[in-house]
Amino acid sequence: MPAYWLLKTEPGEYSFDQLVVDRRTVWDGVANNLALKYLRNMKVGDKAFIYHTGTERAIVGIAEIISNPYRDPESKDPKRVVVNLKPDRKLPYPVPLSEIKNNKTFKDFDLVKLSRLSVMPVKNVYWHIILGMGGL
DNA sequence: GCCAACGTTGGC
DNA sequence: GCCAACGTTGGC
Repeated sequence: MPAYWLLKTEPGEYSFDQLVVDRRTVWDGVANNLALKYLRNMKVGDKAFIYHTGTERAIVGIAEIISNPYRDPESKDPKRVVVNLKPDRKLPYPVPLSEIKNNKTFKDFDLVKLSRLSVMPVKNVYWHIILGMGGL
């Protein structure tokens, strides 16, 4: 069974739309230890929400993990790992952080509790509620 | 632009 | 190994 994740990105740096254009990308730049730990637990076939930080602050789309984690070839630090992604689909309606914060169902969601974490697991139940909120 | 919440660095 | 100082992230 695939696992579910959430990946944050500053859309001015790299957006979900850019992933759609690129067809696939290497998700690099993760330095935080907890985020790296989660990255190392990803497997081919897992799904991830793409969340835009900055002024957007919304979950905008779904990506699929298409490689297992591997050492970042661009980094000298052996702890750094990356995965390859491809776009799955865009959410018909982006799900804003404000809606997630306003819903107490999500009170234990890392997106709310650990605002600086850039890679996090998403519980099965959260995943499906967010899909519904996003129009899927 | 501010600042809370973290993470990192470096002196001791 | 502690912790003060500093840097960064990201929401507001």
